[in-house]
Amino acid sequence: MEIEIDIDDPMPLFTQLVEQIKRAVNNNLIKPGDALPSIRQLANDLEINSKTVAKAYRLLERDSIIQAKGYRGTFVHPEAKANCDFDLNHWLTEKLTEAITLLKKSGATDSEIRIAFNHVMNNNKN
Amino acid sequence: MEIEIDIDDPMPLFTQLVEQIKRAVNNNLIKPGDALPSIRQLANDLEINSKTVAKAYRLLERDSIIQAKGYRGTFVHPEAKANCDFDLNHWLTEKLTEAITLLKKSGATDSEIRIAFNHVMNNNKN
DNA sequence: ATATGTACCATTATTACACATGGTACACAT
DNA sequence: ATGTGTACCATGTGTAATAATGGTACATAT
Repeated sequence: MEIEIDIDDPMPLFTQLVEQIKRAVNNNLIKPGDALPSIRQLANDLEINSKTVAKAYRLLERDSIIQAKGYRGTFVHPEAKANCDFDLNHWLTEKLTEAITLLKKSGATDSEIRIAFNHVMNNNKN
Repeated sequence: MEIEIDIDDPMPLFTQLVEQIKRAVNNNLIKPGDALPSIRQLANDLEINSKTVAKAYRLLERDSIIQAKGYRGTFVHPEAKANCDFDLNHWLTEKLTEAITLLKKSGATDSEIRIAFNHVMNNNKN
């Protein structure tokens, strides 16, 4: 599995990582049970910060593409390929489009919608 | 009708204007059909920019609290008092809370929700 | 000892937006 | 001419969030 990072790419580094690992799963370059390089190892190879790699791994694990097994390392999730089909961001966009379309029909300004949105996001913080 | 603006108040100037005019309607200080000071006039009295006053008037007209009649000036809307009861911002907050609660249940990060939100808001721009 | 994932603390640069400001101009009717 | 609402152009300032960086520390098991 070869991973390449393009610093000039406007896409965030952690997103590039997520995308490439997902692609590798889809193309059978890595299969369920295969071990992934450790966070520090991969960060060292790509010459980027380990926190950036950790962020990508965290997202991939949440989506059940990979599985972190503590000190034993990280592995491809048994149902990784099936879970790759579900694009959370696409789903988020769909749901938000529905909601925002409704709000705009009421005559709400973009500013008002943004402000109300930020208000909700900030108040639900523990 | 007396309107006062507090520059030290963190609340935006145009919001202060909207709130005070709504309050004046609710307290019967101004009644349907009454004329409001012109945008330039009020801006001059309060020593603020006319665009700020225009923004407040625009929002009030959208919510049918006032009615702009072109060269004749601006007047209190016939059903101003009833329309004061409906708080658009409160309604926006409710709807967005529903939507965001659903998204968070899916495990989406605050960052991901914000990014998807901005994506939707920017794509609907003409 | 070494290496694993993970959880905190923090700073920096960039980006985007809200807010308010100023100027200019138009169509309209008194 | 004057004043009405309205629509563009534009700028500056402050705030807030993302993205990425760095350091430190912990429990785990080899």
